Amino acid sequence: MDDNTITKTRQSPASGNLRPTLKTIAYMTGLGITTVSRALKDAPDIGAETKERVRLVASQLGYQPNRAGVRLRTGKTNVIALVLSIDEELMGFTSQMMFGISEVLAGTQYHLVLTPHMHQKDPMAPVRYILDTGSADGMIISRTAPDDPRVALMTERNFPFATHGRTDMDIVHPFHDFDNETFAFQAVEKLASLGRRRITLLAPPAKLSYYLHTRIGFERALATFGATEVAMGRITSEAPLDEVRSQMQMLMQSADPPDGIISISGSASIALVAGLEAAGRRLGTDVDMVSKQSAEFLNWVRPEIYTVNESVRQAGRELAKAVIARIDGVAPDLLQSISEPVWSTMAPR
Amino acid sequence: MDDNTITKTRQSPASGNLRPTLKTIAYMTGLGITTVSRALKDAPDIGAETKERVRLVASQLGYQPNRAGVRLRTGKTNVIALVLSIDEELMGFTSQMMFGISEVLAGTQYHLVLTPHMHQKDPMAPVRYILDTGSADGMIISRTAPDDPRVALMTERNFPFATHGRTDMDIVHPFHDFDNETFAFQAVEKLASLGRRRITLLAPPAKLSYYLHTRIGFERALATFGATEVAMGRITSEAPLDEVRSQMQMLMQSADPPDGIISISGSASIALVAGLEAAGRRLGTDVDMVSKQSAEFLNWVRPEIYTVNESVRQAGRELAKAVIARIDGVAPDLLQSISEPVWSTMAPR
DNA sequence: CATTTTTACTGCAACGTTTCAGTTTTCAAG
DNA sequence: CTTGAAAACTGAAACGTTGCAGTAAAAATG
Repeated sequence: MDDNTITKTRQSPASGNLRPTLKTIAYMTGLGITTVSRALKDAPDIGAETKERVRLVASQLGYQPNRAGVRLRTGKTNVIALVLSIDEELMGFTSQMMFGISEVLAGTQYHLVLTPHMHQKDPMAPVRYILDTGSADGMIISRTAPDDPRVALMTERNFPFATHGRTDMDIVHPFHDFDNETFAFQAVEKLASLGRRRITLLAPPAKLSYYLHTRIGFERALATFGATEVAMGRITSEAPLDEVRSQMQMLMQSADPPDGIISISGSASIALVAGLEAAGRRLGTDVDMVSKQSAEFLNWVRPEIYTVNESVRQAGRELAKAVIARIDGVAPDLLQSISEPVWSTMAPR
Repeated sequence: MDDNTITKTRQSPASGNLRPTLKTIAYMTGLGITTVSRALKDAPDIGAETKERVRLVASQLGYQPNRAGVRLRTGKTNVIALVLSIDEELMGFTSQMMFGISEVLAGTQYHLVLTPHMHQKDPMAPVRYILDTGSADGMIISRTAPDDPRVALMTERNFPFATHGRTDMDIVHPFHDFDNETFAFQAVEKLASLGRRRITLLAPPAKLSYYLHTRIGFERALATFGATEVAMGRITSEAPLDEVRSQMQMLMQSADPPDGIISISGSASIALVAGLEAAGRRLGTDVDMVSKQSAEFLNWVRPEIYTVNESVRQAGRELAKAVIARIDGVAPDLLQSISEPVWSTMAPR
């Protein structure tokens, strides 16, 4: 019927301004599709001259492999999933981490897919989804718990991942963490050096790993510097800011108020200051405060808050590098890193 | 050679715990792959009983269409791309927007892919990439300019998108914007009501659309309330915070300092306060301040800053709904929305 | 010069989906 | 009882890629 007698693969690809495919290059070079594919991968059984020619044509056409084709054929998605709790700390924490990840992925073939979820709901759901649908080659998770079922599941399924924060499990896995133990220790040390001995700590939610590290550093420092803890009460660093404020106010108005405050969260610190001012106390006079922050804005708040910066952006970079390395088969124990606290130099007054 | 005589499509799918495909369902129901495909799409030429059976088996197996298969065949990516400048405002702005978008996408088949770029570099690059590689079905862009080449390009290529911020072009396109004109007007009004008449404005970068709206509202209000502008100088709301601080300090120490300050950015406001305090002035006494913010933290800063909340999360929701509607063919003029300023009630002291 | 080996290239099939162009069966109409 | 049409289902082909199992020509070996 059809008077076209040339073989299928040598047919001229559809005209128009469609994306070039291997077929296009094959047609233009007079080679087979397979040859082109292998030439672009620098396979050993393709002639040097041919490779050169193929590469030239490919770059002229601006050829880029069709992701769906590759994915369907090989199962490789070229996607890294970032699983986030939708209630993640607001003050730029999440976006900084994203940008850090993006910086690294920009130099690779990987795209970044965001998979947020409510953290009241089952935090396993997005992980299961990604595993079951194979929709990513690797995953980055945050809000790691000491015994984290997500880590167990991904390890069991041999799925590459990296966690923001350590676990307390027997599983060796890639992570990046901030040294909250040292932060807490140094925070107490700082307050002690200012003559403060009655210290309260606004700690993370107890179920998260970094709660433990924070507490350990805090308690070790209390012992070291002969300070005592003034209990913060039921509030964590993730409580609504008005609860943080009123709790702080109550604490300062109690019979036995602290003279030193440590905050693990920059945004909560704002509310803590509001609370102590509401109780008629002043920073630098009645009480001093040390806070961790992931943006720089506390540096501009007066009276002075002593701050330590956690570079979440750097964390993002490390995590991205770790997952990619893991995908490439690097052993998990080589992909663990901890960043040390960096004290801010005060902004000029 | 092969003694297997049943037809190809009726072969038992590979064993093991692989994902079910149409083939799996076809095998289990004894139907053809085509029938299963059409049954799941509720096509008119499939019997009601058959559809029921297919749906049952599919849900039993937890069948989910393979995205790569669909994408390769139909060209539909089921991806929405969020194009961000890597220097986007830090204070939670970006993550809030993402979460808003995610909320909407969670109820759909769409995944969210993040495509950040340096904004010093060609902001067209990521847009071109997405258009050329067809890596998304729709796009959301921010930092819209009055004459934005990205909008022109996407419109020309008939690619669905929504912008955060309006343009000043002849092109009708989906957008969501905050009413910065009304904000600026009301900010002056508020300051005027406090007896302030010498007002300075920390405005957005001049190349962005919302600079214009802000200026228009500001100038209209100056005329209405008989106030005058004290020029802020070369600083914009995106300047490094220490430059914002020192510029504010200079301004307050000049011969002719303002008694009212309007800030378009929450994070810059912190630095503005630091600057005016460095100059020995106090908020509420020498000067009053109105600021827009996209997180709630300014509510906790003392002395009091009058604040307007821009819900970036809501913006994200609107934008996501708009792109999806656009993909579904809804006319662009029906997909434009503007949100009005909401003044914060002061947090209790 | 006949044989083997190496080099360079190649079709075909498959990944999972949807579209096209049927085919078979059932049923109503004449 | 034939014809036609409607209803229900179907295989083949294609999207772009890669792995497999080749083949043909050139070079090395005896």
